[in-house]
Amino acid sequence: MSDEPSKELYYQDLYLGHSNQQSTGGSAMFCEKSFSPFNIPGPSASSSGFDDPPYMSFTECLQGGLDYNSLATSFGLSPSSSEVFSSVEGNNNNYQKPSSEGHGDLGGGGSETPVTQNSSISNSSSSEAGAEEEQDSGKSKKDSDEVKASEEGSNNKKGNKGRKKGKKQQKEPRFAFMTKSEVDHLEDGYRWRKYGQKAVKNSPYPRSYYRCTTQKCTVKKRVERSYQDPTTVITTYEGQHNHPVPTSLRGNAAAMFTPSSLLTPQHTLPSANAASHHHDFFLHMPHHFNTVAASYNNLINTGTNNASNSLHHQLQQQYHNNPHDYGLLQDILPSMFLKQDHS
DNA sequence: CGGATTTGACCCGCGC
DNA sequence: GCGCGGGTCAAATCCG
Repeated sequence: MSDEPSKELYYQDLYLGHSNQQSTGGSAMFCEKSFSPFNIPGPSASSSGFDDPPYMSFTECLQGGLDYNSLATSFGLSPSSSEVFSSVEGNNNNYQKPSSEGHGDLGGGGSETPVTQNSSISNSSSSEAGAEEEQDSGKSKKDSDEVKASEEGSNNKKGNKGRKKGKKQQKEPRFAFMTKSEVDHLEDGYRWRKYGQKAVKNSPYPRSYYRCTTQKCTVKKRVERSYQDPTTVITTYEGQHNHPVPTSLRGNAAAMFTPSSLLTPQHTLPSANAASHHHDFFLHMPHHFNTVAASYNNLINTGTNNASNSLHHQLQQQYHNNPHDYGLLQDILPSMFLKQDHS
């Protein structure tokens, strides 16, 4: 059963939903641009006012905001294709709340979700109130904490963790996806600091909480392993990066897609597992989706305009034995490069 | 020694 | 009101 996992493209089922507690009714969509990594025709989850927006990369989504519904749709998740649950504020008819967990429960999707090759993106654009407020609240949470502490004298050792009282936090848009991976924390191009870990109810696997280490960046991410399918890792991003992707990070997953590595694959990559197998890396792409996008951003930023061609070429070669995978990859990559053409 | 991780305590929202 | 579970904090610890 566990043999040749490399044959699968590791998207899993996906659900889209909002974890917001209350809809303010305001349709202050988080982003003005809709994410269109692929050109997917068909029913769009976001039939709202987004027409022909510029393409944006996955990372941009995280950075600059995006219409998560569009994103989901763009991922090839037609509502009919298994586990797509999408909802918009005040329109959650499609949103099936995953049994108990607020996000990414494998069981979600209604009874025995067969693990197929479907993308797995969970979107909870619980934003509404707007990202800015949120980002502030993230920070002000602590600020108010300190203020409060200083005001009240902060006697309790930990008692004054001044969380926002009576105020709903957690308004950041969320974006979750499931991937098959042996490692919990997937390199995605950003640097994260773990700030907590909790046991997950009904699951032997803990959930880890990470925060982007970049100053003033309030993006968080949760990583947990599905208890139903221990090979599946559920990653949930919350918030948007307000900074560029760190180019050279330790594991330098990002570097894997830098022009140099793309153009000269024979130059070995420092990264251990992925480096040894480009094939593996690409197959694990969903794991590194952020990385791909991040690196793609690097391509753009560095102005390497023919990197895309090279990449396509390489991919074709890499995947000529595996048309299916390549096809899926094509779905992912090309439109990312469209933007490059654009600029 | 500085930064990252671990881990127990605390806060908060929610359901009963 | 209470208990539970999720999320966060921060001191302690680990590690390069």
